[in-house]
Amino acid sequence: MKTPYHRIKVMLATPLPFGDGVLDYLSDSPVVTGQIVLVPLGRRDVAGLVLGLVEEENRTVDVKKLKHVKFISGLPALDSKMIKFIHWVAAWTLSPIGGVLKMVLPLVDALHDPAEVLGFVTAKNIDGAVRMTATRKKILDAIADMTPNIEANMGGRTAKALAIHAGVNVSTIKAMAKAGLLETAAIEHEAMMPPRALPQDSGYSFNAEQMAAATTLQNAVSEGGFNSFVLDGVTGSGKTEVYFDAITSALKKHQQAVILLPEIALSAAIEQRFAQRFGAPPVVWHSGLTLGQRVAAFRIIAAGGARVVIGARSALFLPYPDLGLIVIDEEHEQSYKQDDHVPYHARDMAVVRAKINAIPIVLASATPSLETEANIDAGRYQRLRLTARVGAAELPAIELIDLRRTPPDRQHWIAPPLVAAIKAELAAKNQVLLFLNRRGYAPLTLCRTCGGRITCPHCSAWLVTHKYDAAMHCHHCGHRTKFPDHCPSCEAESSLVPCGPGVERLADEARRIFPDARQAVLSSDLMTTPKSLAAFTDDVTEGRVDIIIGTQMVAKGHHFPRLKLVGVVDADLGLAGGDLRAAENTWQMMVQVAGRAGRIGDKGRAMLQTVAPDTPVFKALLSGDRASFIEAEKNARKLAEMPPYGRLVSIIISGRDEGKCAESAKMLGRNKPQFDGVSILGPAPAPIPYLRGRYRFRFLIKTNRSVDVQQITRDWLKSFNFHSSIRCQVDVDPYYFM
DNA sequence: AGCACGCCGACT
DNA sequence: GTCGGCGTGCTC
Repeated sequence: MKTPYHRIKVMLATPLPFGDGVLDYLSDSPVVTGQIVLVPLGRRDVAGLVLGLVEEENRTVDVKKLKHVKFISGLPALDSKMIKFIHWVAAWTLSPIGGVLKMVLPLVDALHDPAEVLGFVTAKNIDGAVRMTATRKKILDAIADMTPNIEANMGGRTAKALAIHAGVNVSTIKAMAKAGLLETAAIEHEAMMPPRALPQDSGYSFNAEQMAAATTLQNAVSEGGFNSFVLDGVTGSGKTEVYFDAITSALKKHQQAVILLPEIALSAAIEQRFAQRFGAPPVVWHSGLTLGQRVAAFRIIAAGGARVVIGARSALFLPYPDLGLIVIDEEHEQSYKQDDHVPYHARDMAVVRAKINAIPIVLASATPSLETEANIDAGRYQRLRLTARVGAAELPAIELIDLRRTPPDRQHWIAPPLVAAIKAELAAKNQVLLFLNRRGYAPLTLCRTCGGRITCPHCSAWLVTHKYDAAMHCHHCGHRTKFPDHCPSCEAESSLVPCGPGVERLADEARRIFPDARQAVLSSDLMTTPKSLAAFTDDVTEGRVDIIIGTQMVAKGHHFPRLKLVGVVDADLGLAGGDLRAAENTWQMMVQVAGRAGRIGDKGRAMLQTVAPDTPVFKALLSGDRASFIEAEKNARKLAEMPPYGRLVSIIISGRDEGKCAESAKMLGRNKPQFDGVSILGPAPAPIPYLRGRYRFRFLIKTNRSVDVQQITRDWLKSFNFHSSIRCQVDVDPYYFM
């Protein structure tokens, strides 16, 4: 008799470096394409996606080797659009498809059946003699209130939820259960779903521009179909309220919407605004969630119970069953491009997902990226402009401080004109922000005796001195050591001199110059929990702080109504290093940080300290002429055939043995493909030649836009067999030149 | 990629 | 005497 099983193809959610990421399994019941299953691989279980039956001619693997899939419940199958998206991203990023699927199904734990959670319901048979108090009555009312199907007496609620709803103590519930008034019941899925966000029209009175933008977006969402919009509006122009209107339209269609944010730190503020508007908090997705929270969020999202998700870039890949709208807030942020296992740009991949799903996408920014500007020029994106600041606050006036003409004293970094301006603002009881995009106390530490610099043992990088934990940190690999009392190379005692400023040192200086001012420092080292961040924000908004000192963390999303003056301590910082996007990023960062000042009432000031005030980006900031600046940048990139007018792929060959690694890189270099419109630089030591204990060599493939750079890269690397100790990382459209 | 097995160096 | 470094081999 024939064995009643099906032989099926399953795509695994793990980046298998062999084959095409698809393995054969057995199933004893029929399966559906797109179905999510759990499969054994070696001695672990991984998530998998059913692709279909294995055809007769492809049954190459001995059936005795095949293992059985494990079925899971409560998660709908992925649709063909999602599968297409997964394939597309893998092909674009030149990554194993399993790595992409892992971003869609990031938690094996979430695929196991959730443990049954017991809650409470009113007991069916209540002994008439049981004492009924006002408190106990409140609980019974709460149950009636919170249970949709009270007649069926189904779907228990947790003791905690009931206690909160009824405004009584949890112990009351326990006592009631003991007395026989309540009994336990399994909590159903629906009851574990978050409260639903309801479509809600804006309570705001929009100006004509906002109204026009909101209407355009609402129509686009209602009608469906792919469409990309750029919501181009200055800080405080009401972008959020406008795209909330678009979300309303998605909710009306019973579709989901996802909002991506560049920083988790931003989410608290927007969550709050969202809850105010829609009457329910959004489901959030970011790396700060605990495992339990992630599992819960994932199941809710995959089951379609999350109407709106606010998340970090990784939220883009979650399996929303019926996505109706994608919003990318702060579209220009570089952090959307990061190297996880799969290096991808969330904004660009989001546009692809929108295209495949045939839904609109909104890219919001006060300073759209050059890539986005180029897409607007090419007619691919439609710009919606918001020019007026809500509440009539004006953008701050930008001034430059020439550090060559009015330098600060030795070992000081706040120049006299800025000191004077700060003094004036403090005297007027206004808040001041000092911005320095550099964590720690000092970026470099020298030995006075031997002249050596203290470097990381695992990287070619200086160790950054941090005072808050009296340690030296490597900002590349996370290596940490206690601040040494003698020089690690020459053993000289008390010979180490910290050089240059970080925010911590800047805070010291400010404390010395303005001893009476109350200060608060914001950097990712000091502000590690949402709670501490909230405390910081409260202190600032309620006026318990005079001087705010911070890294880029302060530049993002915060609203400081009392802030009048922003001082940028080192505006040149982002321009060093010859990055392709250096000028553009400096523009964005300066506009963003300057925008923190003067948000209500009268105009604020922003003072930028620089040694090169004649640099085009500073001249443009001074005159506020964004259009000319963008035009000049575009022309420079066009001339150099650099992105967005050319294409780049970076290939990094790394290994623990420098010689072997160099040899591998050289071998690869000997087989460089040669085509028209393609130039390949390298192998050369990578910008960080030694990182996390590995030596690194880099190739840079530069092509014009008409060339299929993925094809060329794939073909080149395909023929090459690297030794297992050598790693080869491919980055399509690199942003960080590490 | 994980994860195990397997073989050589410095410590509870 | 063990813990632990990473080389190498396999996963339907």
